[in-house]
Amino acid sequence: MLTKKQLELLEFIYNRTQNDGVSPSFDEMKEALSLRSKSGIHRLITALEERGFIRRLAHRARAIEITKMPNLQSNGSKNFNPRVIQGSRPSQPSDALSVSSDDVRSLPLMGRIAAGVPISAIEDYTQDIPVPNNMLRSEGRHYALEVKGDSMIDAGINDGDVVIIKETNTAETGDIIVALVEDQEATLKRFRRSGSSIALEAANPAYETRVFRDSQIKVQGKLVGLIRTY
Amino acid sequence: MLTKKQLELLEFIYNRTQNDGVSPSFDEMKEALSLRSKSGIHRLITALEERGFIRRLAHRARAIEITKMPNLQSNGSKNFNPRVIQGSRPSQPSDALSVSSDDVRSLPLMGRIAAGVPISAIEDYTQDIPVPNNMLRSEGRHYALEVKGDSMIDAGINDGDVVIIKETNTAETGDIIVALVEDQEATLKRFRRSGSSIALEAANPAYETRVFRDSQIKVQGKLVGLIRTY
DNA sequence: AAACCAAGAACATCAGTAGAACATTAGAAA
DNA sequence: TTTCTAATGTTCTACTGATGTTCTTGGTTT
Repeated sequence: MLTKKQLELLEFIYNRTQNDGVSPSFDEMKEALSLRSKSGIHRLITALEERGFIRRLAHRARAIEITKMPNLQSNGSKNFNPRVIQGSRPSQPSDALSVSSDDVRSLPLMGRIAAGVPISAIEDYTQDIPVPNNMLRSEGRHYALEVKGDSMIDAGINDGDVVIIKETNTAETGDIIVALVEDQEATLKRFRRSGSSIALEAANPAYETRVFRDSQIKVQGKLVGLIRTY
Repeated sequence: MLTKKQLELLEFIYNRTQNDGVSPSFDEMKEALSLRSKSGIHRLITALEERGFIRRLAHRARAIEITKMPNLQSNGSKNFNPRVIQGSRPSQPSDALSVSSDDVRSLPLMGRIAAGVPISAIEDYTQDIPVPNNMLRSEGRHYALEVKGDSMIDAGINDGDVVIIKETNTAETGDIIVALVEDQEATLKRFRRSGSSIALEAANPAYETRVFRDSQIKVQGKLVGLIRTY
């Protein structure tokens, strides 16, 4: 799964974050692997991300998070599990892998969505949010989006709410979906099919229903849950 | 995940809230990090919020709450928990600010609530539901209720939604609360105080605002979260 | 009104990430 | 063995992010 170099880097990042609380910069990683250039690090990081061992905030400094660790049996200090500050959460890697109880799952919060927001918004991972498992469908992948704007307010979806989306590329009339319009903008609307055309209805009289041809719309996911914090 | 400065600030906020019970102001944080300006703090706070480590109430002073902590084992002064400043007000937290280590907690679902529902409803424990920890306040007990009816529909609270309530017996104008009226009925309404009378407003023009004397109303809890499943 | 405080614009500097381009090496495949 | 490809090592460039600072604006508390 991993090459030697990739493993070496992953272990370094792991130890570094454990000791310092902050993940290393590319420069520091470069030093650790005795390289003269950061480009190599860049590629290794990309590979690790692609393989799902780490997650990153794009373009953010030191924004690396280890999501899983390969089995490194060595690791002499197995039971070294300091929890000095009461309440500091257990480290996610190694032992924490199994932490996820049956009741909860972490979903990636992929940014914001609203009427007219460019598609890029839906690829912008910023953080994870815990979601009770009973809000999710048994099959399929899920993700979360923060709602921006009031276009769905009559459906009880307010500005700032977090919506839980199940990935799918089909929808039925009446579903509230994340639609990709013309490969340009992602928007949260109620789906309605009439013949060969698709209507995207807002739940707010101030917004007009927009009608598209079938080919103009790609369904990105379907609303399955909502979380609001006051 | 975090830069040095961000971590440093987070640790400061953490220790400060532990010792004083209140989160520091921007000026105090500025001093702590030896900066000459608060703007830098503002940006760090924004970054911490974006990454999900703290939660803020916009435009409220000292309204910062830590929602999770990275692993920091160092920190020699673990049991350093003095109350140095004389006259600093008693702080209930101390250990209470258990910075949510777990991602989820089970809350009792105490039945249904609506306009006109008898009080018994709120004592009718039916089941537990898992709730993401970041929806809860750090102090206080919480419980959940299923909303029946459409009296709060303009506040985005629909029939069938589950609301998370923090137990409290005080409220401020604008809060949505669970009110016990005349020891008879429990109802979810927006609280408004005017002089010595209390108004309970529905968020639906079809329902009238009801006004009571102070003594007729007991606040049972305050709305802090909402969960909806489609 | 006065004191306090958060939000944020504007500007400057340095740290850090993204990638293109090209060379080299270790294996895997033929 | 020879060939082909993925993994690496290196250099350089471009651009964005992170941070420090000063000031202004507007909200909150007393």
